Amino acid sequence: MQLQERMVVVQHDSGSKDSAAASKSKARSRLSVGAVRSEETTNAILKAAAEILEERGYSGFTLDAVVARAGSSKPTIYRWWKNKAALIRDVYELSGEASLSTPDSGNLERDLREHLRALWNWWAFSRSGEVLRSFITELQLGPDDELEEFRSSFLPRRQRVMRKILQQAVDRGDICDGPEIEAAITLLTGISWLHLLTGNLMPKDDLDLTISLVVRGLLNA
Amino acid sequence: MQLQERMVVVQHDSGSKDSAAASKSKARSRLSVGAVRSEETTNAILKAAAEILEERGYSGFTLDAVVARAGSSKPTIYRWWKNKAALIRDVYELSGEASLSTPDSGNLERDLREHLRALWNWWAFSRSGEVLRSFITELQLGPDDELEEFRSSFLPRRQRVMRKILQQAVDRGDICDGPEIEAAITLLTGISWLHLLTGNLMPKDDLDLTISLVVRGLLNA
Amino acid sequence: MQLQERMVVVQHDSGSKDSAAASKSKARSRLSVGAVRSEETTNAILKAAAEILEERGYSGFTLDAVVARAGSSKPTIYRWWKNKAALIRDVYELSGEASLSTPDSGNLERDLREHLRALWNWWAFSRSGEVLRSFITELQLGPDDELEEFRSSFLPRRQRVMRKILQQAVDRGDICDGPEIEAAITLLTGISWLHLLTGNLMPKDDLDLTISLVVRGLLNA
Amino acid sequence: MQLQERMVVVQHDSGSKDSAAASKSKARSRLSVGAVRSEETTNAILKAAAEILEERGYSGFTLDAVVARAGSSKPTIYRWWKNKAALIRDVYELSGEASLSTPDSGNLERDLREHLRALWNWWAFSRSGEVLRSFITELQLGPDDELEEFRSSFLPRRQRVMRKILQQAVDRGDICDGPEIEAAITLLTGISWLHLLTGNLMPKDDLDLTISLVVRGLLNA
DNA sequence: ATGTAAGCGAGACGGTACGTCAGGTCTTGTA
DNA sequence: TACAAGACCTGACGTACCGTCTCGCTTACAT
Repeated sequence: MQLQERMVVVQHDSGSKDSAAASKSKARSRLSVGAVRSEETTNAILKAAAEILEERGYSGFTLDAVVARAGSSKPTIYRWWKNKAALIRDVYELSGEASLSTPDSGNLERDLREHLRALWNWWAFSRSGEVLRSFITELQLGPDDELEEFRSSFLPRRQRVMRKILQQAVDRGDICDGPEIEAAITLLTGISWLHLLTGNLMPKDDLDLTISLVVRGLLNA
Repeated sequence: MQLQERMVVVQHDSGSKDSAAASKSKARSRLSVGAVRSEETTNAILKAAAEILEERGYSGFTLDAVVARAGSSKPTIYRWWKNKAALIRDVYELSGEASLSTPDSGNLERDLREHLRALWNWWAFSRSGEVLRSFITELQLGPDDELEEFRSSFLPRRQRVMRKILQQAVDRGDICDGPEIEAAITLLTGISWLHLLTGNLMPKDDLDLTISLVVRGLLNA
Repeated sequence: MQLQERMVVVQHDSGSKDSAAASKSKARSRLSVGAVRSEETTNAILKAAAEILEERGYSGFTLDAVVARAGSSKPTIYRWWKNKAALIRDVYELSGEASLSTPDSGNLERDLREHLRALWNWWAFSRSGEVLRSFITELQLGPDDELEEFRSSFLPRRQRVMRKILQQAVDRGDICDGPEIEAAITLLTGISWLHLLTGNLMPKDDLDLTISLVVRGLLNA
Repeated sequence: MQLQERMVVVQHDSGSKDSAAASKSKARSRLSVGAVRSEETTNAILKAAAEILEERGYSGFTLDAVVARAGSSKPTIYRWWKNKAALIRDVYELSGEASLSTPDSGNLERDLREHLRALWNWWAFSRSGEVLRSFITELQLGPDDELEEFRSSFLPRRQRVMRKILQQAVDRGDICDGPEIEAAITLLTGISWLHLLTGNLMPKDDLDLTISLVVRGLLNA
């Protein structure tokens, strides 16, 4: 997770310095460590950001609002996040952590169905879909290299459960391993986005049909 | 098409004024019927908007910039379009009109492949993908009922070619008619969006594979 | 006066365009004049600025406060004034308009005494001294070319009454004309500033003595 | 000198504590006196502050910049100076210490002329005028009681040379002692400020004239 | 010789204001 | 009455600097 990674890095730096100092106690380049990032503040900001995003959606998401609710300040936000997108990203990362379990019923189609249902429900009811929507929207405004990183790092992490489900099917011998796996994941991710971005997370039309179409495609590979 | 429908109305208005003026200017109950929508202005605005969207992308797309390039004015824009999103929408509609032909090779998979390739290329090279991206992004900021209309009216129009291709396959008896058709269309639309929005229109990984996966799913329905 | 000068300029521009259009009706560079500066808004801003400056002094003078009280907006302020200093300057210019009469008792010393007393009292009681203090302070933050303009244009205007008083004495034959006149004006301006900036506008020590010292210097030129 | 006075005070505090501690070590409020103010740090801060003021002027004078250049820290500054103004003040006090000699040519006018020329040149060339300007500016932002102290303590010290020059003239019997002395000093201080604050330290117009005007006023008292 | 209080550098933090930018509405005058 | 010009309010943005705070290291006196 993004935030924790960063905090780990901070702690690691401190640690390495200390040990270096202890092991040699020479060439002390730093006499003082300075104040340290306040975890409390960070959490307050993330919490406030999440709440506002969920309550008011992307268009009501304002740094001033975050600052006001968190009792923090804009410079502090900009010290730790390089822009709004980065903050929204961390909010989404965190909101996903309590996330979804991996179903394992022995049946690929049923597992995928259950997962997608759960995902879409989670998006709809926890309103964390709003957060992801916001993140995607924000990304469109930034430079293209952020998209790059998004594709290579964020997306795969998000697709972990789906990938696991498919791997289970491979392990059972239900489907063959191969690049079709990734194709299916991309397809299902794409359709999820489409519904998310068009505000159609609780569609009347049949999600099941779509899934079985994809599964059939996999089975006959 | 949205814009042309409106223009027809405009032209009709012009016509009635002209004829009234021609009929000898008698029984002058009105001294003037007033000016009429200027087609020239409308086109200048749309052209300027398209150019700016393509040159600078969504984040550089500003009404002031449009106005400056079109030599027009903001009130005029707001007289004819209810907001930025509506203008962008029309820009996209127009940019699509020169659009894609429907392949008909007698082979579903080949047709779909060719269509999607053409579509993504068109998005990438004509930069009209930038326009659609912008439109989608803009939609996220507006109220939900615009999304509703988008789903029911805009999207189906966009999927026309794909639907035609699939209908050809049905007509040939290659696949059965049924709800799977729509499911497939949605899947392919979703994956197209995913690549569009993540700036990955010229992907290295295999689009063909994805298409054949979907087609296999259809064939074995 | 600054503000009115600008408005005159605006009107003058309009006029010249009109006449040019009327005289030739060709090479029409503008088809429309566009909206015109709102005098109401301008006055509201100046009034609000004056009040805030007087009530809270320079350190409490905030553009946000001005905007809030005037019911206006920051962009509007920056459209017409290039920075805070310019706004404060206009406030001071205006506050001075209701200004001081020129005493003419036939006695130079008495006239100067009366004028300086009136000036310092006006500064102290109308709190427009606060405004001038603010202006001077603000000037210290800006570039040096603003100081240049201040010396050549603002200051002389401010010294008008003093100059008139001395001219009267010259006309009466009490003192000789010559560069000493300007020297005296500068001396009296300097001492006024000194008292203003050190918060000593109602000094216990004798202002009269200072004035008679200067006057004696003039008489024996 | 301000800074040294404070250091004396600090040492005095230590001293009184010391003696208290020595006197029976009862009522032990402190077990140790702890570390002591680092003169090195103090000097580094003052030096850095002076350099920055001279190089970038008041508007470029930032505590962060001072801290960075001095290799010190803001808390240290605030431990020893109650605010920016106090620091600037000390910088000016120090910069003046290498200051001006008192001319004594036997001629009042010539002495004053020489002194003011030297003073303005010193302001202009050593850029310590920049420092005084900054101090005055800073004072305008603070509470009025600082102005009070400024008038009663800072200003008189600054006027020492002028006062000495005038005293010499009194001693020679050239002018009478009396309140006119102070009036003249104030006049010359005021005009110096005026030129300093309007960026006109090397004026083309005649400073000599002004001085002789004042001197004439004194002579004919 | 050691323990304790203070000095100190580093730097995070809340706060306040700045000056800018874009969206969408309103006003004025021209054609 | 449509239009251009453009002024206007709204509201958010990202930045700068202030003065305070917390952290952990170092220093120097007092026992």
